[in-house]
Amino acid sequence: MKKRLTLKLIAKELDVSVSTVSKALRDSAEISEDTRQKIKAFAKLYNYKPNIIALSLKNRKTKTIGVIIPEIVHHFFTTVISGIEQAANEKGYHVIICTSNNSFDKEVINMEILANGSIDGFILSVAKETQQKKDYHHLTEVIEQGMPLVMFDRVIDEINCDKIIIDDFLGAKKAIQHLIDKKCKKIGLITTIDYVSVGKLRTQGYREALKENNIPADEDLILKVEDFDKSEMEIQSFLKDKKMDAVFAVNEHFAIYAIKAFQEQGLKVPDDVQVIGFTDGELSKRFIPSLTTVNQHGEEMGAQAARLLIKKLENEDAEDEPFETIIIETGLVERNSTKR
Amino acid sequence: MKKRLTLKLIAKELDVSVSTVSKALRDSAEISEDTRQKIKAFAKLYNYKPNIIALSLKNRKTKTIGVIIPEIVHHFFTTVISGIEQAANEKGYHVIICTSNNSFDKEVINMEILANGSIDGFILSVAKETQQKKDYHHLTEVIEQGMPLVMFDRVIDEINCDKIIIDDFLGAKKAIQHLIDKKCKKIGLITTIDYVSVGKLRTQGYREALKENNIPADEDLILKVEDFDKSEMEIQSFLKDKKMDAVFAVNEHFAIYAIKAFQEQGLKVPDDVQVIGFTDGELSKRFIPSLTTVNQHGEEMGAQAARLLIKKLENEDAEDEPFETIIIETGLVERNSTKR
DNA sequence: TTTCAACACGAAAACGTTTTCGTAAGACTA
DNA sequence: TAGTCTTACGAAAACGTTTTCGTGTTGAAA
Repeated sequence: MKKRLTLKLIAKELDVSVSTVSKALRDSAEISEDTRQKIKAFAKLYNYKPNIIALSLKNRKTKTIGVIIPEIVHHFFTTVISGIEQAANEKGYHVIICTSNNSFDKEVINMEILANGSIDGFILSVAKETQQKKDYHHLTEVIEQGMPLVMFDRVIDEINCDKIIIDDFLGAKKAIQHLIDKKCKKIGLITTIDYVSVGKLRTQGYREALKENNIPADEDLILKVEDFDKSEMEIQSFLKDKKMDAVFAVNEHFAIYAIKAFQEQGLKVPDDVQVIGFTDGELSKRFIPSLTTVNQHGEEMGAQAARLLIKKLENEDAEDEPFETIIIETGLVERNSTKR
Repeated sequence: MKKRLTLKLIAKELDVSVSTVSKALRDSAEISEDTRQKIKAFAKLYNYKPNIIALSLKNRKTKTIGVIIPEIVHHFFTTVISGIEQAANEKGYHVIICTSNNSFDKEVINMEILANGSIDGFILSVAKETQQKKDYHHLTEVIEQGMPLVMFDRVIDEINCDKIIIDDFLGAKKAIQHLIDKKCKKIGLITTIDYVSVGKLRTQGYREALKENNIPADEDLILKVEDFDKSEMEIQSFLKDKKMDAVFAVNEHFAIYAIKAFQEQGLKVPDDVQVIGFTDGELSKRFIPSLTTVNQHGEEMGAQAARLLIKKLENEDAEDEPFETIIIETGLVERNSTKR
């Protein structure tokens, strides 16, 4: 490894002091025009760049954001990261990403490592295991230490910090309203049984939309999938002889299995029956027919998270300000599984 | 921000010198058992963690790997990252990820920032724009500076560094051989026209497999898609009245459009015609029928890249060692678009 | 009693910056 | 001529570590 150019080397080479070099490069008025020119020319010629680590140590800030997500091979999370990166870069920050692999231990370790000076603040979506364990000591520790923390998507109510979430309830409601606007009368729901915050809220949105339109909810049209691995079978048999004109599914996969089942019955999507999914991924875009979905706006979520965090980081008085919870509105992406 | 515990604070508190504290915590024999115990107990009680930035400055290594990829919302790249992270963490490294968004400028800027002390070495897949521009000054600069660089997937032949690539030629050949083993006689190819390194090599693999099996290549069975946006149409009309019993497509999307076209002709996949794609993504897994594909083994690619880089970082003599190019073998993932 | 290890610890330098403060030289004022 | 102000720069501290080297105190050997 060749040694990098430092202030000290420049100083020696030009026979001035380190302080002079530093000041010259930062255009201090203390330095005469002559010397300043000379030093700057030299620095430019040999492509001097200040050492970021030294600056971080000196300034006690790293201009780096730590992001911890449950998994990276996952469309939604990558869109969030993408948003974080853009917003962070705009403000001159960069981003360290760690995955917890949905493991509590790895989440704790990653946070500890990053908290030891590598970053100025956290953006986090907690691991499933953490949700189950309900052990949040690593989160409270970081907060007590005074390091800002923004949680997104999978947030924890008990933890007092800034949060960015989407409105699952409203998202589902909008989807159903859209179907109703398309003259659908019998709208099915395919949801999950245990995904509390997700399935439950989305189901509530479904019911609310029906209610507002004076359509009685028909429990026969609601399927709560018990076993994810057998979801295709469950959906297939559920959809048999049900005579619905639309289905809302709480994720991409259920939506696709529904379409498949309809097609096997000889029904055409969207002509005979329309389908809307939740979570807008690659699958929704490319499936044939492509899927109308509720978009979670991951990028915006990430961008907002980053901006909120940076606001806290750069605003000295921010410590006293109350924590915010920003709700990102969902959007409906119309594609070919619903009528135009 | 509360201030973190430092050696200096411990020293003051316990009325010893900073050096004593440091040595005690590192179990130096210079320190008496008594003081050592006392210091360690204190440190543990107040949860002392050494400041990583200070260590980085002192040791002039950060134990951090910089990764630059063209896009993060992309299944293949996320699998690579996943592999990098795992391998890196095993060796006590962590990972900073930046995306170039396929922009030359952003690639250059990101590299410059990271090279200024934040990281010990690079793992990189270049932006499309960089490939077009053929401007590699940022790569050579980093290398000259003595910072190790490992390129993966989209590598640049002219740059002299370690590389990890997959064997597109062999991957395609294996796919075709698989179809031939399944008694296919008339195998179509859907490829791209301009993707040099990718489409070309895979096409060569196709031809080679046919040749080895003494099947004459029929140019009528080869489609070079001209316009990605109109690929569905092109594929549809190409497949009309072609009477093939199998198709190999150089990516997921072409494969899916092919299946769709066959189905519209009333043909069944895989009973009447079998299909294999390249690049194993979410789409391949979830499409109905699920797609048999050539797997690029992104995780292994990432893991190998990380291991290779770390080897260079930790081996002092490594500078003299010649650069390696590791070829990751592709695998065939059998699913429902081919016969069992 | 002197000499000399061994022991246990502290001072200081180093990593690469920035910034505060001090000061020599010259210019200006009275 | 003496005093004061600029100007232009350097010394040193600081960020938090690690490590080398120096040194005062023991205890034991001579």
